Amino acid sequence: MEQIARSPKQIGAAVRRRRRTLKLSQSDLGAKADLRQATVSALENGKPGTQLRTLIDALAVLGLEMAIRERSRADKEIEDIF
Amino acid sequence: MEQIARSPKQIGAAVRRRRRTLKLSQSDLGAKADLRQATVSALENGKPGTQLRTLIDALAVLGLEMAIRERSRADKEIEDIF
DNA sequence: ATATTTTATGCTACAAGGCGTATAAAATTG
DNA sequence: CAATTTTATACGCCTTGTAGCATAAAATAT
Repeated sequence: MEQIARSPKQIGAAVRRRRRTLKLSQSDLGAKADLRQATVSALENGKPGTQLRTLIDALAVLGLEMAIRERSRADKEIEDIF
Repeated sequence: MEQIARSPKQIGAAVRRRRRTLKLSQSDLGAKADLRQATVSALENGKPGTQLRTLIDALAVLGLEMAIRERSRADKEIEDIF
């Protein structure tokens, strides 16, 4: 499964989904990624101020990676809804 | 073209590459994304503290999107080098 | 080589992140 | 329902991001 993430909320959702698939609590993830449980919570809830470092560390622990690419044509024609 | 980005530096490189393809200066991008030229510079240079908001805003202006997915098998066997 | 454009860096000010710690609220389990 | 686990929030502290503004350094163009 691959999730397109164009907003902090979508990023957070992807992280949460994966964490749950792995049956980890926020504390578990935090321990492995060297982040507080509260920080994991903030990330998953889509706080826009979350730092790249935090995301990268969480992704690594979760066995996830990020890809950056052009938006697909169809996507370009529809404005993101915020 | 799709770039895997597992570190702030790789993220920054993807942003810079795309910006140059579009023949925009950091100031141009900054103006469109509502970011200072200095902030764009920091993002492209891989400052880990850069906020998700900053990345998201830049990607949107550049017509890029982020995808989050499992690391491919081959990738898992090789530790990232930092 | 010189002028112009672009990028990196510095200043101050303010806002916010993430830390430790702790607790309240919510969800899950028995 | 009660006990347990998980998640969201809060306080104080220190660090850091981003803002506006400005300039130095580097790269590109003439």
